[in-house]
Amino acid sequence: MADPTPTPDAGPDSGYATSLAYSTIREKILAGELTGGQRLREDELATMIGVSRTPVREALRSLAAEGLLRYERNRGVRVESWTLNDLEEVYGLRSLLEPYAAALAATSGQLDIVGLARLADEMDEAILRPRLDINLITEINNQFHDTIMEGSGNQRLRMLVNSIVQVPTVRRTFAQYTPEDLRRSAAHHRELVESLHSGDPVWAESVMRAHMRLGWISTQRRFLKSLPGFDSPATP
Amino acid sequence: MADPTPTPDAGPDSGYATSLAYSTIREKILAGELTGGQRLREDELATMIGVSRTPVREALRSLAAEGLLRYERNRGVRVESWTLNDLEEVYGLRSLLEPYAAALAATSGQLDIVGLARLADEMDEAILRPRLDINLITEINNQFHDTIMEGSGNQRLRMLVNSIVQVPTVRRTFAQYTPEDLRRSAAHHRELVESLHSGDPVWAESVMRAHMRLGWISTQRRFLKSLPGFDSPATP
DNA sequence: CTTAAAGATTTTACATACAATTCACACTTG
DNA sequence: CAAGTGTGAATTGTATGTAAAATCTTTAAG
Repeated sequence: MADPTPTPDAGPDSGYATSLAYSTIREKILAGELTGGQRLREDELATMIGVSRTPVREALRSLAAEGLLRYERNRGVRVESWTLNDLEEVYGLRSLLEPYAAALAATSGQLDIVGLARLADEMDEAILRPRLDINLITEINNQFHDTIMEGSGNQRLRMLVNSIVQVPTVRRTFAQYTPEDLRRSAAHHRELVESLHSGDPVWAESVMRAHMRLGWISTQRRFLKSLPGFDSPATP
Repeated sequence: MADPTPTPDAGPDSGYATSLAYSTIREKILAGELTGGQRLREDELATMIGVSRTPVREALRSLAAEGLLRYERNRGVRVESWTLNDLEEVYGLRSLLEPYAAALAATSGQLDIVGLARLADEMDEAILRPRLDINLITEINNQFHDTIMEGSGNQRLRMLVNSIVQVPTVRRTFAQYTPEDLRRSAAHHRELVESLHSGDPVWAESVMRAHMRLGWISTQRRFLKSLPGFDSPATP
C-alpha cells in the first residue's frame, strides 16, 4: 500500500511534510479519486493533508514534472486527462522499452531471478482464486515488471518507464482482462522467468513484446467501455 | 540561446519568478558552470537571480525531477555527476528511441520536411567554415533532432528523449568530432531528410541508428579525454 | 429573458519570518 | 596526542502574510 519509495527518481527526498503531501496526492490520483481535468486547490489539499501550502506547492511541482498534473499560469494545476491517443503513445513506448529491459536483464547478471520466480508463482495462485482480487493482481504485476527493470541494470531506463507507466495503463487494467487474458498474461510471466533464467536475450525480448501487446489490447477494451454512453450511470 | 520553451513537459508554466529561476539554473548547469557533485545553496541562487527563495525551491524541485539535480534530505540539492556508465545508459536509450521516432516521422504526415531540409543545409554550410563554430553546430543539430521528434507525432516520446538528452550528451560533444566525423554526421542528416521525405520508415530508422552510434563513439572519446591525468591543468 | 459589465471573493504567486536540522570547529577527556 | 563531544553558525524545511490575477456573483441594460 504505502511504499516508502514512491518512484526511484523523482522521489521527494526533502522534508517530511513535502514527502507526505507528495505521496498523498499521488495516491489519490492513482486511485482515481482525483480524475481527469479536475482542478486542485492548494489550500484545500493543505488542510486535508494537515500541512501548510508550501510543501503542497512543492509536491505539485514534482507531480507536474512527472506528467500527472499540468500547470496553468496563475490558475494552479489540473489533473491530466487521458485520451486513447495518449494510451497508444504510452504502449508504443512500453513496447519498445520493456522488451529492451528484458533483453538486458537476461545477460546483466543483476537480476533477482528467485524473487521473479516467486512473483510468477504468486500470480499463478492469484488468478486461480474463485474471487479475483484485482488490487492484488495489479500489485504483483507491478512488482514483477519493476524487478525486471531493476535487473536490466539500467537505472535510467527503469526511471523512464516508471515515469510513463502511470495511472491509466497498469492500475486497474486487469479489471478488464478476460479469464483467458489473465491465464495468458500469467503464462507470459512464467515464460519470462524461464527465458531470463536461461540467459537468452532474444527469447526474453520477444515474450515481453507479446506481453505488452496483450496489455495494449486489454487497455483499449477497457478504455472503450469507459466512454460515455456505454454503461455509465449518467443522466437517464 | 534563450528558447522560450525549455522542455515540452516540465516547462515551468507558473509564475514569472519561478520560470526565471528555472531557466537560469538550468542554463548554468547545461553550460557547465555548475559542475558535478557541486552543492547549491538556495539563498545564494535567490540573490543571484534576484528573486526570493520560494521560486528557487520550486525550480530546484522541477530540475530534480528532470534528473539534473539530486535532493538530499535537509541538505538541499547537488548537481548530478555523470560517469561513463551513465553516458552508456543514455546512448542505449537514444539508440532505441530516436530511430523509433524517425520511423514514425516517416509516415506520420506531421513532419516539417522543409524545415528539416533547411537545417541539413545549414549544417552542411556550418561544417565547411574554416573556423568551426561548435555552438552553432550544436544548436543546428539540436533543432534537427527535435524537429524529427516533433514530427513523430508522439508527444510523450519527444518529452522522454528531451529528458534524457541533457548536458553530457549533445552539448559540446561536437568539440570532439574529427573532421571525418563531422562530414559523416552531416551526411547522415542529409540521408535522414531524404529517407523521411521518401516515407520509408525502415530506411529512416536505420540511418538514425547509425547516426546514434557515431554519436556514442565520439562521446566516449570526449569523455575519456576529460578524465584526470590526460590533458587537464591539474596539480603538476 | 438573455447578455454584459462591475464589484466582491477566491486563489494563486511570491516574499518573509520562524523552526528544525546539519555542519564546523573548538574543547574536553582518556 | 587522538578521539569523541558539545556549542554556535549556517542552511534547509515549513508556516504565514501580502499583492496580483482569475473566478464568481450581482446587477443593470438591451
